[in-house]
Amino acid sequence: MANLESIRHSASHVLAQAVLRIYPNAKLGIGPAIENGFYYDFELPVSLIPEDLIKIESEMKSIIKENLPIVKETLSKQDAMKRLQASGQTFKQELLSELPDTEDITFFSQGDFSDLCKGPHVAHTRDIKAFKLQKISGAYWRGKETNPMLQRIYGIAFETKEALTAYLTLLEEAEKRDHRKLGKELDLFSLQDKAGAGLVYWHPKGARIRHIIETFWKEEHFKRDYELLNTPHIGQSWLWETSGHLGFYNENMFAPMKIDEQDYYAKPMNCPFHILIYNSSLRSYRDLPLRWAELGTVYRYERSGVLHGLMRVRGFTQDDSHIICTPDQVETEIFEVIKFAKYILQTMGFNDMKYYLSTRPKGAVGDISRWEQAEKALRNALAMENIHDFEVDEGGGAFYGPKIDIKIKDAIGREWQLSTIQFDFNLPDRFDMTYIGQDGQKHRTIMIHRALFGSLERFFGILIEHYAGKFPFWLSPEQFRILTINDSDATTAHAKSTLDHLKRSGFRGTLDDRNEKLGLKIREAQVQHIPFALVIGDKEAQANQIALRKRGEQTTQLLDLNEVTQLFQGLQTQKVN
RNA sequence: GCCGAUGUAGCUCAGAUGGUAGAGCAAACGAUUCGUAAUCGUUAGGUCGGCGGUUCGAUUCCGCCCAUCGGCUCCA
Repeated sequence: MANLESIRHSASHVLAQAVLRIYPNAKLGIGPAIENGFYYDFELPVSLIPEDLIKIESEMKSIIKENLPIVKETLSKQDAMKRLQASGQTFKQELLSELPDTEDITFFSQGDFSDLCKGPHVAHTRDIKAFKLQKISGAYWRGKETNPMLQRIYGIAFETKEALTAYLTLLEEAEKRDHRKLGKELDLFSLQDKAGAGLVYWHPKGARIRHIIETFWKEEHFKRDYELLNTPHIGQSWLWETSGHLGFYNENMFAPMKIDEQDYYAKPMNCPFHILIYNSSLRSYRDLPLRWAELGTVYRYERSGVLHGLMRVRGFTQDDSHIICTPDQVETEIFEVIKFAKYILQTMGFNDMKYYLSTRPKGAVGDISRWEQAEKALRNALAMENIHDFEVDEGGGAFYGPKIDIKIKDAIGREWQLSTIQFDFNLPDRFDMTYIGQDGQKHRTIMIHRALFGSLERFFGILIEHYAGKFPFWLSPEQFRILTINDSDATTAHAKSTLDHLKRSGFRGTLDDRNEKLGLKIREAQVQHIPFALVIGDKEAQANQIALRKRGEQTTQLLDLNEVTQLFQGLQTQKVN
């Protein structure tokens, strides 16, 4: 049985073969199997347009139909080079020249096509049963901006037609939940293209959800002995020189503004400000740990081409926190943060989490023993929370310290990184953060950066897509809508008193008493994904009841106001739907 | 930033080989008083992303810019 990676890899070869048949002068870049499919990079005399994909795809289909055997050849490096020179494949020559001289060089061929490749591949082209070309894009040769840009063709490939269809359905589903689309439809947020790219405007409904999230976040922090900070949005250049950001983070910072002859920078991070508060008085070991959190809005310059809805923006609010502690407090602090993150994420509706430990990279600051201790603390904290299946990214840590990242899976199985817990061996040194220990001496403080959501904007985007706009009751900006059937005095009075009562009980809702048909009102409530429609007409008014229709359901339930209030109360406090 | 595509009414979109544009929904007004996903009619609404050029005339052709989309790259 051909494995999926071979299928995808072979599909990329078939793609290259098809392109060469159509454009014999094409130069090949690389063509690997990737998640869900494959791509191949080409240098072509013309710019491909989407319609070209159809042509290339049908050429691929005929290659598959020809059922060419895919054969492996082993050549010496010298012979391989000769072959690549003969075919004029300069990019391949470059790849080959970097392979060790001793190695046997393998080529894979099918029919008139032959490619430098280490394999593996399927045996015959007909083993590629289900594929589809997806899109064209530019891609730098070997990912380097100074290199020429090649044209990349992406495709997807699966073992069976069914699997391919299933994947396409998933893509459709993802498109339906796209937060940019839902953000508009549900009037949650906007990006104002004339007022600046990558800057988010939260509309009333989005801002309401954000308020609920923030309130919850703050309350949970207070429960865990955090204190909140508020710090400025701009700071003088010496701060960023001291922190080092002007050196190593400069390209992500907005240009400075001059105020009274001084350069001020919009903050790309909150840490230096928190450190200033820490350093504003002498700290004793008795004061530690300090857990300081801030919903801090930062500004980072992102290149225009990478901006993406709420997921990648230029101004965003981090749910930032710095834990400042002594070395022997580290382990429990991290353990507590992991528990905290887990609780918060689960409450927001994410139950599938994965943990990643990133260790010391090359060129890291701080001595190795500190790193080792820190990594041990991270491992121990994970173990304390009974997390043993975490992945280790060796050398994947930031240069200033190791970290734990938490990724969640959303409702359609996509992974997103949210929480991060990072040691910082850099800033405490640079800002000379100390505390007075039991011995009366100054000691270097430990600083841990930590975010649970990462950025509120991005988290909101993920949340919208996770719920496809159908937010659970406690998060819904409009939890109920009262729909009147007619405008009789009895109906109106009952509707108004119901609204009044529910609002005074702490629920969010509106009254739709427009002169419209019930069908329309129901439809609009459904389209807006309002959790409950409360229908009131003369019958209900007379019986002092409410016909309650739950989002997504076609049936109604007759309840009295008390029962509705209780139902809402339960959903609200349990934070489930 | 780079490659490619796109930008027309609040939204979704149509349209003219250069003679200043249309639909549906939404809106306003009027009629309808209605029982669980769209009642009917009327009206209004646009410097056709921005700036410049060619032209008698540009939303249409050309250039530059801005933004969006798909990638590349980046995420110390």
